[in-house]
Amino acid sequence: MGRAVLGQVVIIEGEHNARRKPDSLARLKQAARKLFVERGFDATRPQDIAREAGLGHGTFYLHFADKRACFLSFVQEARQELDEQLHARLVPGAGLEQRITAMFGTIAEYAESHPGVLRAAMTDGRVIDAEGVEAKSLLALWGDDWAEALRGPAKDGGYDTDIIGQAIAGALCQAICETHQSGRSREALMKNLTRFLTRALRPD
Amino acid sequence: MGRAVLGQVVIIEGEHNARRKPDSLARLKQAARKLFVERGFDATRPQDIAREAGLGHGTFYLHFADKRACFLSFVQEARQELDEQLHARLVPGAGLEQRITAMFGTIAEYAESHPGVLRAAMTDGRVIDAEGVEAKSLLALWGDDWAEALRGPAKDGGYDTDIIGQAIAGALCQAICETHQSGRSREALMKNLTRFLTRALRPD
Amino acid sequence: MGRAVLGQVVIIEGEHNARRKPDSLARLKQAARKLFVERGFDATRPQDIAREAGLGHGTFYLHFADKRACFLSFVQEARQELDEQLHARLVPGAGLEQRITAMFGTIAEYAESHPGVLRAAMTDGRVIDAEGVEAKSLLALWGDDWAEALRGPAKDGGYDTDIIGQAIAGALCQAICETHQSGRSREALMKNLTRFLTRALRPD
Amino acid sequence: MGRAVLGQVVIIEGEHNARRKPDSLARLKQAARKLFVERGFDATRPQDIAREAGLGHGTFYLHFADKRACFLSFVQEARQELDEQLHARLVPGAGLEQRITAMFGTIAEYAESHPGVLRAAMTDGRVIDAEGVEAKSLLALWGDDWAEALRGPAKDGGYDTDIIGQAIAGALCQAICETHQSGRSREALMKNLTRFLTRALRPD
DNA sequence: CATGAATGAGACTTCATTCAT
DNA sequence: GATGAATGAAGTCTCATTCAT
Repeated sequence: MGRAVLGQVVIIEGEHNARRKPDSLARLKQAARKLFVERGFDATRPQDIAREAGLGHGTFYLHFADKRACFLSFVQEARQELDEQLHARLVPGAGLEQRITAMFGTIAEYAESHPGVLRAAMTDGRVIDAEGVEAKSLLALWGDDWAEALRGPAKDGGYDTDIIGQAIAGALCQAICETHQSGRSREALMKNLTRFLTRALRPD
Repeated sequence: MGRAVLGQVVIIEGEHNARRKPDSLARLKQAARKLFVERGFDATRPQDIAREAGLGHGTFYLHFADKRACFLSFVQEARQELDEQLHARLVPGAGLEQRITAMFGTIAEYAESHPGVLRAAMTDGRVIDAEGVEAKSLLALWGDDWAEALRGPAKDGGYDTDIIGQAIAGALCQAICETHQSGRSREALMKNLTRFLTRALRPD
Repeated sequence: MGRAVLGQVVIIEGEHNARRKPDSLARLKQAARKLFVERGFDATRPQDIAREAGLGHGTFYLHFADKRACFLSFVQEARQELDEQLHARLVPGAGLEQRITAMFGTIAEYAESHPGVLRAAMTDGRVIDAEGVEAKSLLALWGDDWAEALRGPAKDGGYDTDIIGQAIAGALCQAICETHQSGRSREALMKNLTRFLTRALRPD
Repeated sequence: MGRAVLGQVVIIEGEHNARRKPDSLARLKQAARKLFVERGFDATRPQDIAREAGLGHGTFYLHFADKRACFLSFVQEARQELDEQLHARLVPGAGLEQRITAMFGTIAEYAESHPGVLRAAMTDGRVIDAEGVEAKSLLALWGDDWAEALRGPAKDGGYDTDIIGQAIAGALCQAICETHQSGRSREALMKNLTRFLTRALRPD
């Protein structure tokens, strides 16, 4: 036929087409996490995320309204992951020291397996404020968690739990992040911090 | 003729020396601090700083090589201010609790009189890395200070001072910054943190 | 169900292949040439080139790393065009006068059909130096070509061919460019220059 | 004395004060020439010229209306210098070869003692066009001079002197400028060019 | 005359986002 | 859904020029 000259016949495999990208969203999220962690919010372009994911840049906007939404998604996911790990390890009737040890283990583990995520998620929080969402940084939210944890079961040691909750969150975040960079072992980290917190929180 | 006079006596006033604008650099620094604190590094344009200082945008570049240099200057100045206040209050022969109390008072005071400066100076540190300068964030440097302080006089309580130094810095920064926003009194803040740290650091 | 179909036949039109804009690079190059010729390197802004090409300014940077790269591309293209025309006309076994005549014809023709390109490409060469590329101006390179041409077949008339090569290139460029502006005919130009060179180069 | 605290007594030498700047214009011109030659028009800032001259930048505008005026002054001065040297050497009744030799010697001498001036003055001519002044480049004007020289005394060899005048100017400029850079001796340069032109211009 | 701090138009370039295919 | 060429607002920084001293 005449169109044999001008046209080509291409057979597209069913698999190829129907299921080749089962997960472009997932790949974008993973790429976003990697880059936000490595470079921070401002130095990461949607285009970079898409390329890292092996997708065209336009695809980014099929899955996220904009760059901020993508970052928010990253932060929330990180928070949720951590929360889940924390709750999974929570032993209801435990004493204070045990609770602290458990939380630590979880957090340190997380920090180790996702290096930099904590810091990234925590420090860039301000970016999101524009729309009124996420006014509190992830770190502050986490401080609230600690405050809550302190209020509950054990005596609160006479502390204002809001203040001490933030202090603990700050202490952990900073110690974990910096320690990770300086190559100290997780065991040393945990031993020191556990001891530190245990002493600080036990009743006189 | 007049020009036959070969020598002239000129009295230069001590004050003197033509100064059209008393302090454009000082005004820029002040404006920069205000905006970096309010908006962070990325959301502050050199132009905004200049306008805030009541100057043309070109003037900015008369005093700073670029935006990063301006931020660096801001951070260093904040750090130096705090350092000076800390050293002024340092009582050599004091016990641990007294030392902690003194450091706290100073820091809390500083945080109160310069709201947001601490956080701003601390979180945006990464920005500067490009040229290899300021690889450590201000917060990390401050953690090193605490580590040093712990090593010295008192027993270090069996801690790895590097780890605990970072923890303390993180605790203070986070507690102070968040507390400031939530409207808690400085007294409560100080009382709680002092107690917290004192307990954590005292020997068993 | 429909999706059970594993193979699809897709006819791709010969023309096809999604081409929103047939040739934005080509249009940019053409626009750049026009403006560099009319205004020179410094007076031409990337934005102007893009507008001349009917494109947004961002598009410019899709095709050139920066303004200098664009200029370099223009110069190289002009040089290549001329080279190709020169080589196409080269008659291997010809005598000196014939060779000169052939080169002239080509150059004069080129200068006439691309008015100003020669001069522009030649005089702004310095701009590019920054990166060490293109240290020699186009005119100087062309002088080298002439030197080479003189060395080969005919006697070199006892000349230092490097010097005389540059002299010829300069003579042609200047005569052609100025003559073009003063409205003299190409025939007159060619007749005069050929005679001039032929006399200068023939053996005593 | 009391005023020793607040004041300083400075003795300004008569020479220092009265005649120290006999010539800020001259110094500016010299500095401008140096920088225009080294960097070209666009890469030279009035500020640079003033600093090179050891003067404040404001002083520049006491002597030149703007940067273009300064460049124009440079070009005109260079041209005039060369003209003067040419006329000083001109021997009225000489034959063609002698005339050529004389002009060359002058030009080559000038180029050697003012390296780069020729090229700079010639290539940046376009800059000035804006006001309608100096539409012709210095090189073209010089080509006119040669045309004039050819028309007069000797036979013009049947040439269109306008064309050949430009060609000679271009040949000389290019050969001199490039040769200077490649470290060839002035003698070789002169010998070659004189021979070249003499042959080209002698009658058959 | 001389100065240099100050100015702001405008240059170059980036990047979040759109949209025709 | 997927793509990537195209866009232009906006950012950083330069530089010719002015003017109070």
